[in-house]
Amino acid sequence: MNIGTVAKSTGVSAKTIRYYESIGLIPNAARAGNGYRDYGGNDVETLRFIKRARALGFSVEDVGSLLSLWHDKTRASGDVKAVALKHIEAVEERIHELESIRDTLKHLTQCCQGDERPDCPILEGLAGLGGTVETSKTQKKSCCG
Amino acid sequence: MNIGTVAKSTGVSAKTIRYYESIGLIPNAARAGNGYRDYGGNDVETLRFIKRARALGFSVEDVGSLLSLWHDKTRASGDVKAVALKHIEAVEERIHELESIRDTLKHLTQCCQGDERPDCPILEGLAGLGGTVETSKTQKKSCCG
DNA sequence: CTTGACCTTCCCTTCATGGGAAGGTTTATG
DNA sequence: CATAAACCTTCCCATGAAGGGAAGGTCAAG
Repeated sequence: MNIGTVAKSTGVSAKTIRYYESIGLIPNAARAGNGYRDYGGNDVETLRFIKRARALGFSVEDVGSLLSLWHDKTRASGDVKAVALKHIEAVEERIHELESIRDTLKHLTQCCQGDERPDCPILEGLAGLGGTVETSKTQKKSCCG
Repeated sequence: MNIGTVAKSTGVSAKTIRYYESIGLIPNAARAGNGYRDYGGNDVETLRFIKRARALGFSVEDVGSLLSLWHDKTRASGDVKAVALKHIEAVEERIHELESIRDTLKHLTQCCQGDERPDCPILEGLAGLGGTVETSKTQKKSCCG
């Protein structure tokens, strides 16, 4: 199978497949007589695995660990679970950060008339006047009360 | 004021201040006789504005727009609000993505014993067996029922 | 035999910084 | 006064995870 075929059947672009090979995430592909990379069914499975793990937000480095565990038939499932749990923690932390940002932004925009006049609590908030824009651990003061 | 002083009083590193200057986000700094950048109070205010906007997740490009509006005393507050609302939308979309990822990960990890045995629903899920790892718009099938 | 669709390697771009080298300046100390 | 530490300058390189595109080789169809 040529790289383009694999790209189509895995959803991983040819460019990205070559990139994964270059950083050692996947082994060097076999080569056909013409120098083209030549893939088999296992390669497609591996790339689908990678694709799913990346879609779940695992870093390429973590995907490497997961791939090793996947190939290691004597692995302990606890090792896999540890990687996943750590990632869940990171995802949840990021969610909280974004929620805090969203709340602050919503507060500022609700205070803003949004008309043709120049008075703008959003800019005032960013400039540090009449309230705080801190996104965590700090109480938000009213900017329009 | 030297760049180091400004860095300390704004929380923006000297490196980053120079970067902002190089991309035109802030104007070229005045120079003292020795060639050092020389800053005044307005520069500190501007950098604090930038710092707050970045903390709210605005891209540097958006921060540029916000700075222009901030300096434009005849701006319409609606223009500012539009930038903010668009950003809120992006933030909310990202939150939903991450929540979906988190839910899928939690589901997989709850199915995994996490002991010394090799059987692992997490890896099976990533490999595409017995369930789906899709993170949106697709129903999740049970992987351990 | 030519056209177009592949494939190859190679280098540049993104985004928002950080690291560190090589060299000039200023300040504090012995 | 000499020297060392702590600044500052510009310059290029690295990050993560790819994408863009050039220059050139290969292959299948018409």
